[in-house]
Amino acid sequence: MITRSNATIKDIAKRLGVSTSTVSRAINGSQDVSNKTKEAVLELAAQMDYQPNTIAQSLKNQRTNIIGVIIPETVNHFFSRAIAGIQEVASTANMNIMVCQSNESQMIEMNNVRTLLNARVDGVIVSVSKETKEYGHFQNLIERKMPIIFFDRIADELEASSVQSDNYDAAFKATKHLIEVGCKRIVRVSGPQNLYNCKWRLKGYRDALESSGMSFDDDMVIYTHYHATDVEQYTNSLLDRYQPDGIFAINDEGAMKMIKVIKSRGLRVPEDVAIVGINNDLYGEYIEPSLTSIEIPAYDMGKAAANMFLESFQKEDLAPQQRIIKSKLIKRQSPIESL
Amino acid sequence: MITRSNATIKDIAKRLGVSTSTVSRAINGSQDVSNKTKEAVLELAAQMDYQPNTIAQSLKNQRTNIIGVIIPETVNHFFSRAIAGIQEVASTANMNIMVCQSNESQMIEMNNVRTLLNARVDGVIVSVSKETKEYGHFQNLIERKMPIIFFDRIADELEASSVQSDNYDAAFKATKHLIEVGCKRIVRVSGPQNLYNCKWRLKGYRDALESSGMSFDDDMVIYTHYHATDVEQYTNSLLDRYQPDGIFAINDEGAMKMIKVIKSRGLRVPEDVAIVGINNDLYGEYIEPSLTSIEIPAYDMGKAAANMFLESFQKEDLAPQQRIIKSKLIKRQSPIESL
DNA sequence: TTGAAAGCGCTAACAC
DNA sequence: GTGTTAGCGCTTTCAA
Repeated sequence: MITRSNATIKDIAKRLGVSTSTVSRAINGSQDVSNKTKEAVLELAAQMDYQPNTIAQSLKNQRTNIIGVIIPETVNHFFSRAIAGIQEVASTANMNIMVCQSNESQMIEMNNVRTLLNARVDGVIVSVSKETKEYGHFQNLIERKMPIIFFDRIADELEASSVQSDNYDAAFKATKHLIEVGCKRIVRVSGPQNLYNCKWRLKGYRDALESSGMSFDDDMVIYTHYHATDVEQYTNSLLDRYQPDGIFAINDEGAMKMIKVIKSRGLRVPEDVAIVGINNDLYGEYIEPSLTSIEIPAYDMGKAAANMFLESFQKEDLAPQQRIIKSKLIKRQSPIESL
Repeated sequence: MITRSNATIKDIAKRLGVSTSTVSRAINGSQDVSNKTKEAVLELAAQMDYQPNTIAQSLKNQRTNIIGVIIPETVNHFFSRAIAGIQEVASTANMNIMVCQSNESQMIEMNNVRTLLNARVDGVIVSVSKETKEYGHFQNLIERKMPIIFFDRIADELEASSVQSDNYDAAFKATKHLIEVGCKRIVRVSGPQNLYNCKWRLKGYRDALESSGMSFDDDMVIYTHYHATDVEQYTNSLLDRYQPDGIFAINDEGAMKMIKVIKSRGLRVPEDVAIVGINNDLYGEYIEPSLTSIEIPAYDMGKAAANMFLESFQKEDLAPQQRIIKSKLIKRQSPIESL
């Protein structure tokens, strides 16, 4: 074992000739300690650089002040920003967070739950993996009355609190933008329909078309995965088949890859084909043409989820709540805007 | 308090009519338990879904199996990849990580240390904040004999283990590349010289120039901050003053911003001005022209740091080690490569 | 206002 | 092989 000097309550008690309970009370600001002893304890504690052992406190109090967080991957701007938001709120409540990533795997996600349970976290904030089809591991947490908040990737069949972005509205607005800018043949590149977000975005796209007197054509929808490696292939194929003049891409990364392919075929962006992405990634601003995109408020979603957590942690048996955070269409690609 | 059923060793002991120590031994695979009782315990444990209380274990064993990690910011591809690497190695050793971010602030960093100390982590892996000038908080950890590993942003005045990338070599190679490609007037955009990385990269740049018979001119070096908001200003000013035909940018983000400014002045990239970035960010590949960049092996650096940690955690009083991970120059911008 | 004592869940030295 | 006991550092009830 490694030597590490750490003053304990006992050390202080001994040096002051009082009992450990008195020291504990003094440190925790209890009323029934004389001012004199309180001062003495506090002074010595400061002098000895006493730090309460949170492990011992956790064991005693049956609460760790740790919020477990499960996300698909840290290496993703959206999720890392969300974590920053969670962190921010957690720290104001003197809580820490413990982050696990599922790598988009249901099995790892199940292990994550186990890990957090073993660490005795006070509750969890989760964004569900893409691969997850079965929610037993989360149901288990709910049955244990452990506070659980879903964000962005929610488990819609469970009775639990959640924070989402306004997928439908955002998709509606993005599609409307393409229409306003003059696009007649708008392709949607969508993710799998078992994902809640994708489903609602598709609805938004569809309704935007129809509300503008354009007809929805399922052939104009490409169903793919998020981290598609086949962007080049499907871009070429959709260009060949549908001659779109507008594309509502799956996300910014997809959009940028598509732009590259489109340009390589001698088409101009956005004059010949206009594109809207999702996420408002850092670099959308710097590329040429700059990319119009939907900014999903990851940070605010993280904060909202953490606040919701805090609330349901304090009040027992609170009914599940749903919260929707508004996203924002960032219009760029100036050549088109000037139309 | 929230109801949460969790079987304990005591519950198992009671149901089996044995003592808790026997159960503990059985579960921990001790030799001196009869096979019969061992089996019985294990079976009941599984049936009751017994999970050891890690808090209690930590308190008893004086070790938490948690590695503290302090990084400047999670919302940064480099660091989030490094965390992934640390995580990967940690999990093979059944350890967890607890991540704090300093937001590039020395004060927050000092709080981070305190937080991790309070959480009784078994040691820390650190990438120092840019703002940190004073290393007392880390020195404190070293004095407590707590394993501490620095990576990327190291504290070179402390006697501690560290993992770095080959800053000097990478800068040398990058500059050489610009020279080989025909650049005669190469500007270096550098960070503050109190940062170890920046210092060595500048050396590499300098030596590359001089080894090619070109002279180093400090006027051709722009000293700036990382997240410079003044890229437009300094790019314009350096373009006016030095008419460079090559730029070794501070990082990819800076490079992309510069490209935008350069193009807006009617200059071509890379024909008129060639650029090399650092980091090999995701989008360097998609922009036009694609960006040549140095790929810093964040993931491997994280793994190396975690392995180093594990080693120094196991062997007490191990002498500090230094490890350098090779980076890689990713050549893109094909127009120039064909010169 | 203070102290004694029990206990959170676990491990380990010691005894049998 | 198994049980008893003590203790990790803290909080809290109860009694004084």
